[in-house]
Amino acid sequence: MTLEYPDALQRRIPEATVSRLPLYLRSLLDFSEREVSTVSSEKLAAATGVNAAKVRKDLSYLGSYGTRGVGYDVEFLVHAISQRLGLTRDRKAGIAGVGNLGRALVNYRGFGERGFRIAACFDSDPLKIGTAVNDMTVSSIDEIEASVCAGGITIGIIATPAAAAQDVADRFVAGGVLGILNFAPAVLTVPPEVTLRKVDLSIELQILAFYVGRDSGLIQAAIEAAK
Amino acid sequence: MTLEYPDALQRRIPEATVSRLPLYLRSLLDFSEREVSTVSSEKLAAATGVNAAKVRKDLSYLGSYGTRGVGYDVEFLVHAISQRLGLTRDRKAGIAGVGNLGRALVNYRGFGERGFRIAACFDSDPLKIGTAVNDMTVSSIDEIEASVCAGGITIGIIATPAAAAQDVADRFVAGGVLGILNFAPAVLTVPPEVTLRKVDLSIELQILAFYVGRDSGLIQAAIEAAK
DNA sequence: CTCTGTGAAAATGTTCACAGCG
DNA sequence: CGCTGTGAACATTTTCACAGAG
Repeated sequence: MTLEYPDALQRRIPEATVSRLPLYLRSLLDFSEREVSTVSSEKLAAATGVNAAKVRKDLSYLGSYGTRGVGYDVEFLVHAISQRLGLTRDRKAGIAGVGNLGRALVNYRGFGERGFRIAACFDSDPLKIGTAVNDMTVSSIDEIEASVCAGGITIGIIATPAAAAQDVADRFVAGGVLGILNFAPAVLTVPPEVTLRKVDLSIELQILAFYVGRDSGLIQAAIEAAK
Repeated sequence: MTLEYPDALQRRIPEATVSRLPLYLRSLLDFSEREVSTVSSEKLAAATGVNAAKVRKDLSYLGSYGTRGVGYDVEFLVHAISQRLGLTRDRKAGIAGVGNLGRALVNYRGFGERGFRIAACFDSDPLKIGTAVNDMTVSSIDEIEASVCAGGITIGIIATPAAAAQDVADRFVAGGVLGILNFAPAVLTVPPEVTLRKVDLSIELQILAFYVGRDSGLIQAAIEAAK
């Protein structure tokens, strides 16, 4: 499925680890701002809500960058993680759909600050096209292909209703994006060379409902059993 | 860590399965709307982007509800999954922070339609307090405890800036919520009886960046190797 | 003596492959 | 026959526990 990486170049980082690196990065940036120069795996664990052994194993995939008896150098780690996540080069993203969610994403501090720049936004609503969002002019959905291609946009963000999502994805792909982040509650099909991730807000709430329901059931059961 | 569930009551459903149930549910609702009465694991797999063996194993945790040679009854499964996710009782949620993201969540079709009702919203900005969002009046953050308690709200959604998130969480907990869904980029502490889930928009983008970066590197390497 | 780095064990999750029901 | 349900094989992830560097 995946091509083999030339082994000398860099060790393969497990998926589970990759998904935690941004978490560590954020905490490390906090430490850095508070002028903390060194952290132990224990401290980083406390700050991120991950356990210490996992932190050490995760960081070990980046290389042996810690000092025994001391911990990790904050600045060094910030750099190493940013590097590995590919946040050092600055990436342009385009966003389709400037409803509430789209606007929330455009204004999201976290995006702009970490090597991402929202360089274009698109909508199908004639009333929105031509208006400004965060000092960007909203373009028509039809212009995605040309705009992505001409503007060197490598990432497409989809924040449209589900019905429009596949069309938008096809346009992003035609324009040549390398990755798509999909917020629409729809299953998309893209060619294998394009990386696709999805975030589904209502699914998260439903998962929460399961655990909430179960736990209150559990408590009921426990009360019952205690009688 | 977790209490043992009385075995007769219901089989324990693995976490990975729970996180896919809402996905199946959505597809099943689509089938239902299109008046499809029966689906095979293969069909459901295609519609959700999960593989068929996984679909069958997941559904088997709910019970043996399929018919061999035929498939699963759509309506029956919809009911069974809704039941297990605890979506049959109607739940009230409160939302703190009515910036762009908060408003996007309030208006999110997916929330209202599946047994959730956003029953209250809160903000700290005096300019927003008293205004209406989706025919709800925005209340002050200070009123969370009382409002949650009096209104029977069981779920708190946090869409505030990171700095306010822990305070809001404490208030939700004091008011008696059973679960919290956190969109703020902050690590929260809540008592163990409160279920906590988080969604971090910028982290998803960073994870995407990793795979995008790696794959374009891969392509480079492949070109190199082919020479 | 502290804290990393890591093998090895345990737990969790995924895929295979096929027996057997309808 | 077609398609579910599920043991058993395989893969990934987490946790443990400790040797050894500083």
